[in-house]
Amino acid sequence: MAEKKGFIRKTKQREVILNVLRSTRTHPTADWVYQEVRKEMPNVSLGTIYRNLKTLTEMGEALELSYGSTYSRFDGHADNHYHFVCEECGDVTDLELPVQDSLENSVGDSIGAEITHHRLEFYGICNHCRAKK
Amino acid sequence: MAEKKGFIRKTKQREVILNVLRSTRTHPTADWVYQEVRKEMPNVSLGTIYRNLKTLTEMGEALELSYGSTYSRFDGHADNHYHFVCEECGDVTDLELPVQDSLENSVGDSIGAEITHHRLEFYGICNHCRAKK
DNA sequence: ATAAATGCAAAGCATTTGCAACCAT
DNA sequence: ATGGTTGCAAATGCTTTGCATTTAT
Repeated sequence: MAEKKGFIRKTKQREVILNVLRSTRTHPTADWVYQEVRKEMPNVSLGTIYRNLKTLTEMGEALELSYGSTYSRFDGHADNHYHFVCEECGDVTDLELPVQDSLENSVGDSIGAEITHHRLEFYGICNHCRAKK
Repeated sequence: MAEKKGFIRKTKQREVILNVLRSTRTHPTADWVYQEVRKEMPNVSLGTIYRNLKTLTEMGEALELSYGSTYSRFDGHADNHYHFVCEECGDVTDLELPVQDSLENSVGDSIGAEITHHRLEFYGICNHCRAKK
């Protein structure tokens, strides 16, 4: 069940987690973040990582990306942008493609819903994996 | 590890599963499919559902949709189309928006990758959930 | 003071798998 | 015959949670 909190406190842990998230352009898993944060705070627990990743996502400071049924990846750069996902190695790359916010209006109008954001992802084989074959 | 199969056999189970998937425009979970298939084949196992859902996805007969870190949803209509996801109730709706395949070429060219497909999803609050508030 | 946040460890739970029996080709 | 497929159940493994303790405000 979702806890209801009246306010959110600043904590060293969340700060470090956000810094770690922002320090990379890869799209790390919770465990990768955990390993990184541990270098600076050897006692953090995985639970804290998950709780803060969730909080940061709700705060709009991070994005949770889900592909397939394994684990989630997180993105500390929350300004909308599109991704390319390699179906071979699972790598996620940011794309330069301009974001088309106008799409949100037309979709919102057509189904009468309030659109908060959209995601566009491309799937395929990255050139690194193609070279291996 | 992925099993390597020389060929794929036709089975009654897979046929029923695909029919169930195609019978709806909702985007069911593996468990929903399981319950439906059971009505016709009381002895199917959940494992078979999962294995076939995976096989069908690999065959290009179905799509696996992942939102958040809970469970996957499946779509038996594999021709590309876009979705609207309600962040309140989790409902997934098909959109009429025309599919822009041309995007794939420009992305493919810019990052030198081979694009197989793309996905575009809009998130927000559906009007059903908005009315409730 | 007071409630949010943490660490630890124990669940939770969707999905995967090993295996013997079974069945499509 | 051959090896893909199934049902069953046990095992995986990512993520969530309960609880006593710490800590931000």
